[in-house]
Amino acid sequence: MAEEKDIVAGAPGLPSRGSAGTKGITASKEKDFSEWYTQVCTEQGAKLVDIRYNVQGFVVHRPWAFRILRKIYELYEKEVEADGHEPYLFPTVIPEENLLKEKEHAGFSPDVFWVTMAGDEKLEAPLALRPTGETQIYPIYALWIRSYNDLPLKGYQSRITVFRNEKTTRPFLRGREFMFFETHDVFRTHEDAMAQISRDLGMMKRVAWDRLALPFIFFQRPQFDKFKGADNTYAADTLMPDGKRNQMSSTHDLGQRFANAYGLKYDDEDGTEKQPHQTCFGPGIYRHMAALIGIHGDDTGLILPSAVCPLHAVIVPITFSKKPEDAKAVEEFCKKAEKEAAKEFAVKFDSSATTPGFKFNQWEMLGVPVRLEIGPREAKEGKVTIALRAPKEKRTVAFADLNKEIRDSLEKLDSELKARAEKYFANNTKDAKTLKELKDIIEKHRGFVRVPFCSTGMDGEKCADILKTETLGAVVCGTGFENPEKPKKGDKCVVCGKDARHIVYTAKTY
RNA sequence: GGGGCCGUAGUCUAGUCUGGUAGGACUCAAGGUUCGGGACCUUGUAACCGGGGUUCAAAUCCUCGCGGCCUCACCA
Repeated sequence: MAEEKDIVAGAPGLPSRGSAGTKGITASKEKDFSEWYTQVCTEQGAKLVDIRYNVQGFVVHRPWAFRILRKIYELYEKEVEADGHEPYLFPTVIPEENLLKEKEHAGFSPDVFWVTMAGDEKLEAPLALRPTGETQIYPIYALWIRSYNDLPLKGYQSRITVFRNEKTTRPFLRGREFMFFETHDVFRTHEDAMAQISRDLGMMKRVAWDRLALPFIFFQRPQFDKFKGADNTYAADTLMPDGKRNQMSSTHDLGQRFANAYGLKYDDEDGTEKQPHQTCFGPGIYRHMAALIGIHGDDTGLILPSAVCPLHAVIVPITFSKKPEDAKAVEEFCKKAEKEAAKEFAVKFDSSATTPGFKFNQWEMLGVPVRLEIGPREAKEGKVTIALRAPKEKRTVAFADLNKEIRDSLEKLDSELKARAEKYFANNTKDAKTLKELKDIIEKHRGFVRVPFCSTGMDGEKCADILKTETLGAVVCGTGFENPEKPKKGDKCVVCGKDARHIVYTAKTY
């Protein structure tokens, strides 16, 4: 945590006086999630983004949001590097021929932004602003890989990406430019590739669940809903408060399709030339942010887990102009507390010229876990009043115990967030045996609904389409990757009535 | 890509139907009084998204564009 506190020291650009909207958040998360989400993100709330930048789908990331996003990045960067991935930075543009080489599988070329001019001259061949990395990375990997000794080759990129001509845009959920993270791995065998996919799941567990308190299910997507360029797609899905699925990450078993298209091959130890197997893993940094905002937040604003909050604690002084001698003592004690807490935590002494009540609301809106209140009483008695964002509670502790108390408070907040999120997730995962039951649940509660289903192979697509039409939008998310639920004898597909081969999860989706 | 709503100061908004002086609140700035859960008073700064059209006259009507919200569809 030592480096974290340095990042925040000084903290230029942190919100100060009156920088949260004047009215605060007026929408109810429970009753009107869309409006609540918009308010939290913008001027009335935590000012995470400025959507007034005048290009659709491109937003300005303000300091509080950018600091959180950087921390999410850091968590994943540490994980993948510990897993043997090396960082790369590939160019911003991709030549048309690279992009189109695999278009029948990848199929995203209609969504990319094209550069056609340089100055006032037309380019000979258009350049695409990079959407995802496959088509730029694999041709280079093909040059780097000569023998089995070069494998596995594991790399990753953390960067902004630009693509998808989204008609509907929302901060952190749907944008034309967004925070991107992708690993691209090459292995000798399919077993090696599958082992990587399990490790990718492990990383999701350690970051999304352990650190961010975001529950998810790791699905194997149905064949009809996989990434077209992959043999199989696996994805971590969480549930937003409106009951819609938020896909937080995807991992693709790319098989040998891209190896084939881009000429990746290696000489194996037996001297024969072979085609490698590939995987890629993409935790959606933006989608994580949306999940943090939506799942943990309340009608007061954000609630951030300690792992990603730019500040662990804020110190609010309480002084009275009629007693200047007290004010001085309070300020000194605040500085002392700041110095002490800074040994272990990211802490800020908020000495700005507003009232304590304003600061309380301000920092709660921004989701800071711990607030230390220091007034004449505390200064006199050598104590600190410590208030927790969630569960909401306040108590006064001895200065000597300060850091231990903060540590305990952060732990308590993190486990509270996990308990809340887990409860919501469980309460909104239901079972249905018939299409009518499914429709009822989707209509009233949304969330995940488990149903018996005929097939997650291509032959199940027709039923999935009907299911989607009947439920006004629910999709088949797939089957659990770990311990998939098995249909009981006699379970029939909710759509066609044939014997169910799988229990699948369904949900409406972002 | 479809449908609906919308764009007035930094923010939220009145005014638009029925064309004629753009009004309020908050923020911000200054001064003063305050300060243990969004303090108050006084004064001040600050706006009709852009282009074209109709008209004596456009925030208001027409049109094109840009942007936003909701919703459906789409979706590595």
